[in-house]
Amino acid sequence: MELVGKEARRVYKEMDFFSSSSGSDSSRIEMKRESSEDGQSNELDVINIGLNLLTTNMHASERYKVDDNKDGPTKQLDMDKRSTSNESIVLKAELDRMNSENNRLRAVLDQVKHKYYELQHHIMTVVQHQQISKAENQQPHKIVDPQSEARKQQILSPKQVMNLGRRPDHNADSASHEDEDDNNNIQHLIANNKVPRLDSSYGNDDNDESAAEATMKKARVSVRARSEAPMISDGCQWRKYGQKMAKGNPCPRAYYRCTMGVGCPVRKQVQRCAEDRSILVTTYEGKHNHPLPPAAMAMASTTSAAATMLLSGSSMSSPNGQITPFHTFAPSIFSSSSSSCSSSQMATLSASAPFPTITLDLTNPSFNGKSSQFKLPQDFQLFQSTVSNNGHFSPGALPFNQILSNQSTLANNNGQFSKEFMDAATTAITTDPSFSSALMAAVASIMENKSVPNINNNANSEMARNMSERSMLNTDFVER
DNA sequence: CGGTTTTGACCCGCGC
DNA sequence: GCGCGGGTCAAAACCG
Repeated sequence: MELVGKEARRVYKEMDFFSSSSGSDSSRIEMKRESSEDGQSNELDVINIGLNLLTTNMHASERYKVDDNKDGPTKQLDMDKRSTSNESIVLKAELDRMNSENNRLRAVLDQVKHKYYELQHHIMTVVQHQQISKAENQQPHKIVDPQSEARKQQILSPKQVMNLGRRPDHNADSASHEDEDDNNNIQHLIANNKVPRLDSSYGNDDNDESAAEATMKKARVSVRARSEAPMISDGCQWRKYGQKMAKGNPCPRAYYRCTMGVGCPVRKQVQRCAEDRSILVTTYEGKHNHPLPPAAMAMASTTSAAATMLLSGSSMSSPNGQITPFHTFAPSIFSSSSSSCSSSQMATLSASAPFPTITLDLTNPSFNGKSSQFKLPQDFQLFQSTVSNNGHFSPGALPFNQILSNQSTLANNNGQFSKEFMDAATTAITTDPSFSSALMAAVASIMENKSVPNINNNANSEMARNMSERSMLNTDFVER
């Protein structure tokens, strides 16, 4: 929608330039009023205004055509009368046509919007029901004592799950193997539906929503990014409420609370990586209970989607019921161990954190602005060719994905991106104050099996250059 | 003056 | 039960 709006605004600009000579100012004034009333002007209205302008301009050009007659004075008079009559008929017909076209477009837009929200709602419901039925199959009775019940049913407690694959005497030498073990164990657990629920109230149908929220609050999404600034800008407002020295890290950990909404439960921790202090680790927890500005949407959607994915192994399942290992469709996305400062990974599931944590690693060299290679689109391509037909995709509006999903209509016959697409993508990227957020939104969409149109390699590299130029990580940091 | 940051105290869960 | 570590609270300090 946003992209449509931007495109509409661009068309409007062009038409505005064109119409400046024909003197149709009313629509322009209307447009300006619209924009000043609300920063997020209605895209539909923008399109309508654009169409109105187009109509006006067509009328003007028709008038110029008629004025081209250069006959004698009397003949000219007759011609003028006749042409005026013809002109009004033509204009009326044209106006009717444009109006009906306008209405039709409006209806289509409404329909698309409606279907989008309907689908989004449906998916959320399906995901929730999947989680519920799965847990009910595993745990027919409500667990009174999670730890003892887990032992009885050989279902692992969260801590146990987190400790799986971790040797008691782990040391530096075994780190890489340990990573493999973690990964295998997590995948094994998910494949066997043994990833436990974290809240004891789970399974109570009356309390699904609160249970989901409580679960969501436990899940964490960690973002690793190279930055010299004290905090990455994610579009939200935060208030620091504490700072502690964490064990095993000389750098203090700062605790922030979201202050955009009253009583918003979202919190985040910011800490530098002990091994590489240029890496800033930001860990998000919770779900916003208030509307978010566009700049904050990407990060919020990402963390929410990643947390949902983390807590439901179901999103990774294929239609035949088998579990697709994460690395099958995004080999560079999933590996394990967030504790190591490996820069070769993009996203990890932590097996050592006290809470289930998914780590999005943006310190990968292929994400470095200096690199000529941009790995993500290839992952999209791989992902698309592997799992695009399994029917899973995540709800939520992610700007980066909007660009990608609109690509099909903006690419030429060779599958290459048109200038319009690149402009739109560039605009979207530059207007988003947190590019890392958009990037992570894309990552999250991969992890949620989002269907993404195929992307041409040339376009990939072009896009990569565009993105690289704009710095892979957001450098618009908050000064405190 | 109101909002934010700092920082020591406190709480709580977990392992021994 | 005790100690440890992570997380939070809240009073004081700071800042625009």
